[in-house]
Amino acid sequence: MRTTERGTTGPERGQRVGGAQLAELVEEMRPRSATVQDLVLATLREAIVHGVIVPGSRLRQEDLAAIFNTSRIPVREALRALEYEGLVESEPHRGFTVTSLDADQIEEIYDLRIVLESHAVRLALPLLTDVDLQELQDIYDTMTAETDADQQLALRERFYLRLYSITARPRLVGLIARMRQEVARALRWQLVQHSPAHHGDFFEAIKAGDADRATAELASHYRKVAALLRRYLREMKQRGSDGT
Amino acid sequence: MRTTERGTTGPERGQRVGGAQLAELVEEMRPRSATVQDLVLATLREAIVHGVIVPGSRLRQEDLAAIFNTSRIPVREALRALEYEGLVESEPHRGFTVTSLDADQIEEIYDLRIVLESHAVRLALPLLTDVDLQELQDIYDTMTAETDADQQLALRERFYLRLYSITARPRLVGLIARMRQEVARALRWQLVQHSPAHHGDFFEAIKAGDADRATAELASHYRKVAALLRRYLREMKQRGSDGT
DNA sequence: CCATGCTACATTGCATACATCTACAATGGC
DNA sequence: GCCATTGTAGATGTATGCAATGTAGCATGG
Repeated sequence: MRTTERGTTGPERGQRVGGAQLAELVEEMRPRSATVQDLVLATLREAIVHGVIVPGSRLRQEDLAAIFNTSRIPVREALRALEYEGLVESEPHRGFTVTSLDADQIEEIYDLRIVLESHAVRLALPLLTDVDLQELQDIYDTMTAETDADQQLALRERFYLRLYSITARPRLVGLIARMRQEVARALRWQLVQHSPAHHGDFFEAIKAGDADRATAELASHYRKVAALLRRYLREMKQRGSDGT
Repeated sequence: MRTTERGTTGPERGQRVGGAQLAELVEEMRPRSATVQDLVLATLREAIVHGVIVPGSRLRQEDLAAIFNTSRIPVREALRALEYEGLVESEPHRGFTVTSLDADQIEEIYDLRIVLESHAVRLALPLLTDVDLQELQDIYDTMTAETDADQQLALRERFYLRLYSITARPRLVGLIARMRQEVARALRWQLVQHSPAHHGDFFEAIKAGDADRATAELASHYRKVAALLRRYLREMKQRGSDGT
């Protein structure tokens, strides 16, 4: 018997996933999914990014199949997809686990984000139309007015991805989206509202058409956030609680 | 071996895949694969990159299962993995097809390669040890001595990925590898030995520790190759033969 | 003659069942 | 008492069969 449940269900390192909060998510994603594995994929992605499933969790196919009320086949494929997104990892015959982020990976991801997003900014700026700017402004205004931290973060993603999409480069935008998604988990630990001022400065530079200032702003901000996250990670590690 | 032709099998746009040349590949990959889907994945990847399966081909699960002498399940998962690598695409209930590269995508990929690989060069240079340099030199020498075009291309890949690996950044190296793989198909059309001089100049800059010169060399070379490929694509398109 | 709806087929998506592998623990030898 | 070995349980990997969906062809009506 391995059934770890009962009493000790604290978010521990090798825990099984509980269907508690997952069940809600499933119903929320259902209408948007064409096929079952899409549902599983979307739900698990959301659950991991939002921290409903903690890093280190073993994802057993049969458990998940039970939660989603389906068989293991769609689950397997969804897990495989998540593996390629970097949210889970697997070894043959040993199954899947949710990946953890250590300081080195935070460093690498933010470094990549600076490179990729700066590039996207430089490509997007000359292509920006007035209509684009108005749309960005709308999103930005909605974001600053929003009080719920989660909603705000979602709007921030929409703002930046919208901007980058103007480049009309699907691969570039896709890579950026993946990197942002990977660290989104970490961002929820704390400092969700780290420095609202930054985004304002960045947007001002964009509106002024000043690529140098925009990318400089972006880089310095990301370096700050990465440093914060690294320090947070170090603290967690010392406490032995080994967070994501 | 490379055996490209076969009189009758005109590589047509929506063709089914023939097990003819695939069979060889399968046996070649078998020893290295732990599980069946690894075998399918590795073989199909090799086949697509080497042009054994032409772009636009429909990849029917049952056909592939027959070729690999297995069931559709491992095939499905391998195809899903290839989709995330960008080599095939799929729509629900409609199946998988090998992706094609048009001029815009060539442009985007080479642009990304310049950004990512330049970044990698700048990160790697300060970390280069004498041992690293010796290893690179060995690969380089083997490469220049090699006469077979396919082997030469493989060694080139090894040389560059080796260099980039020194950065100790798995995501960065992975992205670069993916981008290189995507265009590897195109490179085999022609100009496999486009400009051997470039790699020599690049390596000299590396050995001199001159990051600016190395990245400049790299960028100018990639822009040239991208332009060549785009022109080639345009010609193919005019002929209606619509290559990759 | 062309457009439209229907029927039959081909192919994918999913479920169930079997085979294989890994991990763990009890047992025996040293 | 400690270590290697082997047996067993649990989980993953694969095979087969059924259901759902998309596509092609033909008949029918305008």
